[in-house]
Amino acid sequence: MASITDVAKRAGVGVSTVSKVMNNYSNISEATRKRVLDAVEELNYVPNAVASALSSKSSRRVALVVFINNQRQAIDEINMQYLFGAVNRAKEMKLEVLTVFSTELDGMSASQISRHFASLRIQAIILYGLSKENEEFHELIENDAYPFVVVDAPLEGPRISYVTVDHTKAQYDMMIHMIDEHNPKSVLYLAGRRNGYVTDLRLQGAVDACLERNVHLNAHYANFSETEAIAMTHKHAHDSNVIVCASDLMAIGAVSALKHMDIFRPVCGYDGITLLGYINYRIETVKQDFYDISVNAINAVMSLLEGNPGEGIIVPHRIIKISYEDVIM
Amino acid sequence: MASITDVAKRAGVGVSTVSKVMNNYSNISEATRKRVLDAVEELNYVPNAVASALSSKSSRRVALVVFINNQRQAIDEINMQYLFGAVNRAKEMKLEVLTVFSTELDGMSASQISRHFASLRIQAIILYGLSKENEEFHELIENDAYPFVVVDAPLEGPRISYVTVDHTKAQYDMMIHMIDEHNPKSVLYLAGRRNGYVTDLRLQGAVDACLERNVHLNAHYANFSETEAIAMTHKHAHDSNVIVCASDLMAIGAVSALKHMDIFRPVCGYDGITLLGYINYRIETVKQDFYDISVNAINAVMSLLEGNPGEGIIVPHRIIKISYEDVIM
DNA sequence: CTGTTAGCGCGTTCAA
DNA sequence: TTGAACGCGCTAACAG
Repeated sequence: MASITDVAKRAGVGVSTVSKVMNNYSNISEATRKRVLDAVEELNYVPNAVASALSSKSSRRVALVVFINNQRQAIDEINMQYLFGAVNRAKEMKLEVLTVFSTELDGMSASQISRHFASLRIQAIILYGLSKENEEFHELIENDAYPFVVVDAPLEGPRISYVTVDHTKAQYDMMIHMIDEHNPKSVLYLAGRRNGYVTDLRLQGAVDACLERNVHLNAHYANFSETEAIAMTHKHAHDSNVIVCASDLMAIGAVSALKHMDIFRPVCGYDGITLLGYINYRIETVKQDFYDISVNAINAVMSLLEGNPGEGIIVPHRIIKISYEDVIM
Repeated sequence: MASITDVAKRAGVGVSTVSKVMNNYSNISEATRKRVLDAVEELNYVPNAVASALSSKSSRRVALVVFINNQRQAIDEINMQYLFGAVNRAKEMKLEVLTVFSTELDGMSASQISRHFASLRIQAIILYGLSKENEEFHELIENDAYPFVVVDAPLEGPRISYVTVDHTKAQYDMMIHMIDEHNPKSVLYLAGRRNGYVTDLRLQGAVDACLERNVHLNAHYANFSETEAIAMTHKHAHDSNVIVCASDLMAIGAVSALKHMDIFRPVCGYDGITLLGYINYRIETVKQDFYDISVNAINAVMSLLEGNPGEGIIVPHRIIKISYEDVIM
């Protein structure tokens, strides 16, 4: 395995010249540049990223922390799309990505986590699905331990950016759409987890819309859980004309309950996951582009790494219907 | 950020002594060991993994290459479980894991891929979903470019291990089960991709069982595609008493077609994905534990890294029924 | 525009 | 049982 020294010798130049060529420094004559490149070619040289990281003190490594609260999240398409988007974009940006599931970090204190990442020479951290209750990471954020990019939580600061869809607007749009289409007297809203970032934002959108259209809103937390959505639906669907859910999984639960109750109610979800196409029920949803969100998260990391201040990035959403025909393509 | 030198000074010893303590060398007196550990504690020292990798020439980094042939695979739970298992086990083994989706590598030659990983100082590669057609990786395997662990392809050698369920046996078991339960004259078997590793193995199991029970086997490739499974079912279901599929997705397609045709046939799948619980059809499947498979893949990597010869690891499977009630828990 | 040199933090001889 | 010194491969002054 050829090293930079070998290339330097072969090209008859100094190592720093080779380094400059490899890193696209401008002040290199075309002549020597070519000689170096030739030597690189002949020796099949490839820079040692590890050595580079050590020397430059810039590892270009970023951790993707995926919060998993239940087995279900360990299999879902949302996190997969997050990973896919981040990995692909990171490759383009020549960043190295370390995938971390929150379960690995269970039981560690903030400082242990910090040291863990320090040991790995992580330069920035992206948080997917951070909840308000996670004290360790909030402590790290407080301490400005790393540059952070948070997905779906409006945390902003000098070294912290966020990327999210406008959940309030999205839920508002969805709710208005349902109200205008079905003209309900009362709508059952199944919210997420009490005091959760996106839960609150979406709930706000639901409230706004119902206030504006003057329809009664019956809102309950169902913890993003299919099971709880089933229970809530059994309990409240009779008194509601429409069911609006803060996640597709809850919507699926609601539909399941409705079928069991043998009554019909218009239902809508939130997220736009493939699974929605399988349940054989007319249902619309807020489509989030998780891949794109993650691409933006990587972009935000790059920006932070370049010394720019944190910013908030809003990714567009759409209201769509997912059908089986779409899904099987 | 304290370095090994700081610790050495603080403890009043040489750096190499610190190094030895950190790496659990035996020839260190308890006294100095303790002094070092105290210094480590006081300074909050954490070893620099990057420097360690450079110095020792052992990065402990392994690449997880996930082959993606269609958008669908980029969202599915199988790959997510693979990643989850690998990441968790790698953490325990103090390995660092680099997630790579095959799409990133598209268009690269074998040597480019090799150099890419060389640059990243990857020491071993795990392949998920390798197909026989992938020339680049087969070339790398031929050239013994890296230690490899292949999931679901029976490739074995001095520096290549595999881990898989016994697909032939599993499909055989499933087929026998269906035959004995439903007593079909003729069974429709929807196989995967022509000339694929697992496709051939499973097909063999199906053939063996039908031969043994003396039932007619009508086998067709459906490319692991829901759409093609639908087409095949429309075409052949009328002439068959039972439909056995080499994947759950194809089984779901078959069920969808059957509903559309308004006829009933016993159907079984293969994989054991959650989605199966949503289709409201009595259906059994071969359950693979993808998480466990991946854990074993990491174990196999460790073994290879320690210089042991490649080996084949068989992970157990089960025949189960996935119901909605199981899924929503 | 180019080459020399001094680290980066750690593992690893090899003397002591 | 310990520590000084060298080197891993590269980047970043600095000098020319």
